[in-house]
Amino acid sequence: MQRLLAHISKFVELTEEDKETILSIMQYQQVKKKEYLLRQDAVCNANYFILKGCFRRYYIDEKGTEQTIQFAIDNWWITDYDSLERRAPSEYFIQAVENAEIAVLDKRVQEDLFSQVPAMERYFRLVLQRAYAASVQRIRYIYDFSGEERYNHFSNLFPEFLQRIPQYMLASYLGFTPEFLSKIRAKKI
Amino acid sequence: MQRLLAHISKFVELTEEDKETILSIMQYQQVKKKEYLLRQDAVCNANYFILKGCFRRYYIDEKGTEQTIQFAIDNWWITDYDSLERRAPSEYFIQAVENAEIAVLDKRVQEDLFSQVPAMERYFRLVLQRAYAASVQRIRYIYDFSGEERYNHFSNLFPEFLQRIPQYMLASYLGFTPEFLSKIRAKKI
DNA sequence: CTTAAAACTTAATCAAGTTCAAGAAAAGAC
DNA sequence: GTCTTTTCTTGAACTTGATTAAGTTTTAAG
Repeated sequence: MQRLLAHISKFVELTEEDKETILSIMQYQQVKKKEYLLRQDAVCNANYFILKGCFRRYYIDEKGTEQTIQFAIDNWWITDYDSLERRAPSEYFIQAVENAEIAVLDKRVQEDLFSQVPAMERYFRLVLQRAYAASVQRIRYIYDFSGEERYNHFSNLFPEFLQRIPQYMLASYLGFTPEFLSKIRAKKI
Repeated sequence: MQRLLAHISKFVELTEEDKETILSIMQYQQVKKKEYLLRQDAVCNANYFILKGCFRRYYIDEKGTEQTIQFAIDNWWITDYDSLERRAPSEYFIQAVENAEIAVLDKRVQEDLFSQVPAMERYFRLVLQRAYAASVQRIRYIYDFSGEERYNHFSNLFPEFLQRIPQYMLASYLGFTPEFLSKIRAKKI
C-alpha cells in the first residue's frame, strides 16, 4: 500500500494522520489472472488503484467481439466513472490480465475519505485532469496515425508490455483487428 | 454569469458568500467570432467556461490541415489542461466559432479560488470525471461506427448545431475529410 | 453591386484495413 | 505427456474512406 501513498504524495501533501486515514479506509486485495472487478450490467461499486499487475476494461460489441477500451498498469486507477457516479448498470467488464494487487476505494466510503482528507479531492481532480488529457491525446493518435504507426508507437513506448498481453486485446485497444496486427508483425520479420 | 453559478450549483452546494467569491475571482468577457483564447506555442493561462456561443480546439497536422479535436458550447469548460498544468507551450488553438460570452478562471487565481471555496475543487473533480468518461465514450464511437454512422449520430444529437459550424470543422472532429462529409450529405438528398 | 476569398461538391483513382475461412502454434488442464 | 482450448497466422475478395484536382456555391469586403 506504500505505492499508493507514494503516488498520492506526488500530487498533494499528506500528513501522517492523512496517511493512516487513507490506509484505514481503503482495502488491500489480491486478484488472480482473469478475475473480474466488474461485469456488464452490474453497478460499479468502487475505484481501483493498481499496486502491481495489469487490468483491462472491455465491452462486447454488436458482433459479440470483446473490445478493450482501456489498459491500466501499476499506479493507475481503473473504474467505470459513469456507472460509479450515476449508480447505473455498466456496459463494461474490468478484468485482471495477470495476477495483481490492488487498493480498493469503495463508493460507500469515498465521501468519508474526502471529508476526512480534503487533499484527496484535489488529488482526484489532478488525476482526472491527466486521464482526460491522455484520452484526448489518444483520439488524436487515432486520427493522425495509421494502424501500423500506432502499433509501432505503442511497442516503442511499452516494449515489455507486448509480451504480457494477448495480441487480440492489443489489437482492439489500438482500433483494428487481430488479423491486421498479425500482418503488421509479419512485415517486420 | 448567473449561468455559471447555476451550473456549479448542479454539482455542489454554494453559500451566498461562495457565489460572491466566485464572481469576484472570475472575469466576464465577450469574444468575437474567430478570436483566439489560445494559440499554438503559447502557454495556456486560464480555464474558460462558455456562457453563450461556441468554441473549438484545433491543431495543425503534418500536412498543414486544421484538425478540430474538441467543440465546446454553453455550459462547458474549454482549455488545454496539459499546457495549463505543466506551464508548457500548447499544441492547440482555441478559437471562437461564433460570437460568444465566457467566464475566465485565470491560472494565477485558481488556487485562491480553491482555498476560499473548497467546494470548487469538488466541482472540478466531478466535471473532469464527466469529461473523461465522455472522451472514452468518443473513442468507442470512433472504433464501433463508420464515418457515416458517426455523422448520423451527431446530426441526430445536435441538429441545430449543423447549421452553426462549417462542414470542414465537423469533418475533422468526426475523423474524416470534408470531401467524404460532402458525399454522405449527397446520399441523403 | 462587384470582386475576392472561403466553403462546398463531384468524380476518378488508390491505399488501408476488414471479413471470411482454414490451418498452425502455444498454452493450460488433467 | 497428451488433449483441449486459446491464440495467432495467412491469403483472397471486398469495403471504407483518402487523395487529387477541377469546378461551383456561398459569404464577406470594399
